Amino acid sequence: MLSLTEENYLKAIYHLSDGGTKSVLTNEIAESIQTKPASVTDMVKKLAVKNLITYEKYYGVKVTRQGKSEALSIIRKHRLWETFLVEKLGFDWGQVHDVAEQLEHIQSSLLIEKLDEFLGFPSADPHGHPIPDKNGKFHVSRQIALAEASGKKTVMRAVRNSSPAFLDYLSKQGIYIGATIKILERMEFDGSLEIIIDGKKKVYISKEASENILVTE
Amino acid sequence: MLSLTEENYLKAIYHLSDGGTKSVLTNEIAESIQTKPASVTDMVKKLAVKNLITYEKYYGVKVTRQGKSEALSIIRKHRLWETFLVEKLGFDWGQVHDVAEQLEHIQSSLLIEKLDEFLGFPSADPHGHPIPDKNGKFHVSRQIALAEASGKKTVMRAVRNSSPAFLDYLSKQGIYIGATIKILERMEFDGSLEIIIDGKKKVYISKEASENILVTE
DNA sequence: TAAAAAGTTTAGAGTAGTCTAAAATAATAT
DNA sequence: ATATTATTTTAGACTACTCTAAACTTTTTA
Ligand SMILES: [Mn+2]
Ligand SMILES: [Mn+2]
Ligand SMILES: [Mn+2]
Ligand SMILES: [Mn+2]
Repeated sequence: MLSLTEENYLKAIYHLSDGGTKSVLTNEIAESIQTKPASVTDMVKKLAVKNLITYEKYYGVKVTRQGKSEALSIIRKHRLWETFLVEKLGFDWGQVHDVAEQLEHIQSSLLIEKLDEFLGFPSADPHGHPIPDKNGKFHVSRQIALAEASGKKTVMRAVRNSSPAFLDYLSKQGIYIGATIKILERMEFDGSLEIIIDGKKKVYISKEASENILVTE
Repeated sequence: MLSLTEENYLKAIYHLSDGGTKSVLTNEIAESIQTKPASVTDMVKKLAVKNLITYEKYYGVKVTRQGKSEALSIIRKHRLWETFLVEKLGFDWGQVHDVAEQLEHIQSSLLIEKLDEFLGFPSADPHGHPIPDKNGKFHVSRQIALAEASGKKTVMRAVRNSSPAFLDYLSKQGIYIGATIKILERMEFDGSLEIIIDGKKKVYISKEASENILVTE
């Protein structure tokens, strides 16, 4: 069984590795986990002994099959809890992450199975991020950034950045997961967009915002 | 803010002190928390510095007003989570304690307020144990052990012992919280009882069982 | 291709919590 | 009252995790 700290390192490494594809450097981990490189080196050795990652001195780490499976189980818990907080307890989508950071470490497979069922086996969390199933598989529809979308009607599916500030901004603009978004005009000057939400509300959003909104066409 | 370990010690001390009335000895704490007396001595000093208990060398500890309030907040969380697990997720009443031991340490007052509301502000957990309100107050009806009850009709309110084994035994006998229990006969020989549940089901229970069933008359 | 810069690891130390063994104190029995 | 026993505390050590500072390796620059 992994300690809370080991779980946090492994999850961070998994995310930085883009789902286990890229290898990850010591400083990136330190940065992402708010700790010092020296501490990372220590922990990385521990995780390597447990076969969750492979570690090559000075060249970073790679997530193993076993590590991927453990990481996905933590991510699954995190996203199920976020869904619970929003759907059942009425939290705002910008309030849930920090609480889920704690809840994801509760150890009880029965709890997670029952929670999943209670929530109706959701396939995405409140930010549109996919929830892996019990076996670590997720089925995701092809999503693209609104910035790359054509002028066709699209549906908002997820956020790429889930900072409270951005989520608040979206809420204020009336943009939410499931909303229909059509691009009316793309400004050549700065890449900002004029869009229409649900065929009703016209708003202007910056290029940066449009890069963090994921849609399906 | 208290560490998880500090919270566990404080809660154990509070329970051993009968709600802050009696003073508690080092060995009792060690026993209850499954640790060694030497470790208890260390921790007890830390809690005393934080004004949660008073500590007199060789004579044990007493819970302070502040300690009582902290302990009640942990107990409140524990019992709300147990209620959630049974009422919403369909856990069995004997399965919830260990998971609640973990959940009680999640730090978020918003979460607890929302959970309380989601559950409909319950006044007792699945074992009939009272849930203190936000201010640490509980309103309890006068309960007595079934062993001390007269032949009048009583209502099952709580268990005194909540070990999975006892809870399982009760479930098998058809005894549950809210059930009507009437004593038909008390055996002089061993103090065992013949009772009738909800006016329908006759069962025999031992004296020991009857001492762990709390009822109101 | 050698020097400088950037990144990483090692060494040594600190905190929180735990333990064993020995010393100290309190309670009990003669 | 004194000796024995039970309880508690202290001393010293160990694990998990963290840090700073110094040493080392890799990458970049000139
Ligand atoms: Mn999150
Ligand atoms: Mn976490
Ligand atoms: Mn419990
Ligand atoms: Mn606990």
